[in-house]
Amino acid sequence: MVNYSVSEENYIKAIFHLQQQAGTVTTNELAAALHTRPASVTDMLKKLKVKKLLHYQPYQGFRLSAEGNKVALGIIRRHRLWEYFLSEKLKFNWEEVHAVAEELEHVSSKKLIDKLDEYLGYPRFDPHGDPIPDANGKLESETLITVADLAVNKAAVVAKVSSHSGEVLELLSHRHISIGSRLEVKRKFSFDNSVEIKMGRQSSFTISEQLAKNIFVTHE
Amino acid sequence: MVNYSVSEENYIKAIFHLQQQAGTVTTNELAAALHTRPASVTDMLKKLKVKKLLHYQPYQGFRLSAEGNKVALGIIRRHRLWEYFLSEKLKFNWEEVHAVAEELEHVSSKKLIDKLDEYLGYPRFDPHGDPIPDANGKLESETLITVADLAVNKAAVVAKVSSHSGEVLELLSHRHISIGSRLEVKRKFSFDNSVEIKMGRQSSFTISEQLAKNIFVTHE
DNA sequence: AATATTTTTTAGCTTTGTCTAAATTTATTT
DNA sequence: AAATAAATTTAGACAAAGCTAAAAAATATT
Repeated sequence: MVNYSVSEENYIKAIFHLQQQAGTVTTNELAAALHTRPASVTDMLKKLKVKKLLHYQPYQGFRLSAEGNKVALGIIRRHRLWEYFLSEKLKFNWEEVHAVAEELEHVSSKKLIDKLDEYLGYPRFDPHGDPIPDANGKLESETLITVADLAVNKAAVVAKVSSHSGEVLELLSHRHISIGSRLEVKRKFSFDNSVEIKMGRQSSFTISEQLAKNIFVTHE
Repeated sequence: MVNYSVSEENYIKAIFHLQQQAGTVTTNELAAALHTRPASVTDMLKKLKVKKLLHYQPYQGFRLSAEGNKVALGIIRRHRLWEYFLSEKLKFNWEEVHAVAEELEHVSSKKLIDKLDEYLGYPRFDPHGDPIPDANGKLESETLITVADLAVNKAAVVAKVSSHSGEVLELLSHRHISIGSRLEVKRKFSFDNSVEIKMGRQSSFTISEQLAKNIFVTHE
């Protein structure tokens, strides 16, 4: 087991997430995601290539190698276990866990993480509904649909939220929407694709298309 | 609240511990403690002085300023709370907690530490028996004596172990001596100052002066 | 197809924290 | 009190990770 610097780990994790979208990642994309400059990204790409974590040809975009993916899943495992711990045990709010987990994830003791996993009871999903890779880096996958795609009058359970930005989480928490919330689509407005939903005994309310596309649910 | 680098924190912590002994610290001492070179120490001393964490005149030795002490106690608080967590909740062994806490202590979120403290039930001592500074940096102090100073036939309880080196911990664990163990001094041999002690129902055994001086106890 | 624009890379500089080797200061011997 | 030894600091280099400005490659536009 090799150890990577905090900086290398942040790059690896960001590439992993970006390549989920399009399969391959560009220099500018990554620079934006990491709030850094394209030139700095190029520098790091060369280092990660030498370490065989990356498939990369200058000017051609890049993606993680098999080994790179394995490293990324290790980091994500640590991140999500800490998020679970912070939320479940220390009673942090939803929107606070991410920033702290971002720091804790770089503590790399394998034994620490495996014991933490055991202590937490081998949770399968973090507080945002994202699956937690197991000790072998295996990731549970589920077919989820967004509220935007949910049929009218269908009930569903919130399983995941795709964006972890403070703004989204603030809005969700204002609406009392969290992982596990049961909701039902009452109406869809084709003008702006906004969606009227109802939760429990509350009166129904409307959410934007943008938000609806960020709330993932499983059919009941 | 300013933030300090991992390296700065390690220097501050090491200086704090070293100055407990003699009041003031030398360049070579600190270099040895940090497994680094005296020249590197001098470089860092200059930086810490600029940040007003250190009283330092070239060639004259140095010690932490009031502010430096405050920072050190914050780091020690984090370290000892994590040690307690690892030992108490994750069931790490005595001798394993230190190395992992060494990494966790640099995660600096104040909220994280205060919530962890609350979750753990505001423990006053870490697994080695060292007091944990409170949220204001206040440190409980007790007057402890070593087994070497304990009178014959006096019973006492192990409260603290001064050295955290693997060798000492290995020896203690072999003897089944841990924080809270009750023991009684049976005899002292003036030839080499070794001490015969008895614990519970076990037959008595002899420990070296060196070890006896590293085991701190409170009178019963 | 030639030009313009965008993206990416290169070149060269900065900071942090480390190192070695040499110089300097302090302490110890004789 | 010199001379020697030990401790400390300075000078100069290096690696990691970032930056700006300029060059080069790929894409888009006319």
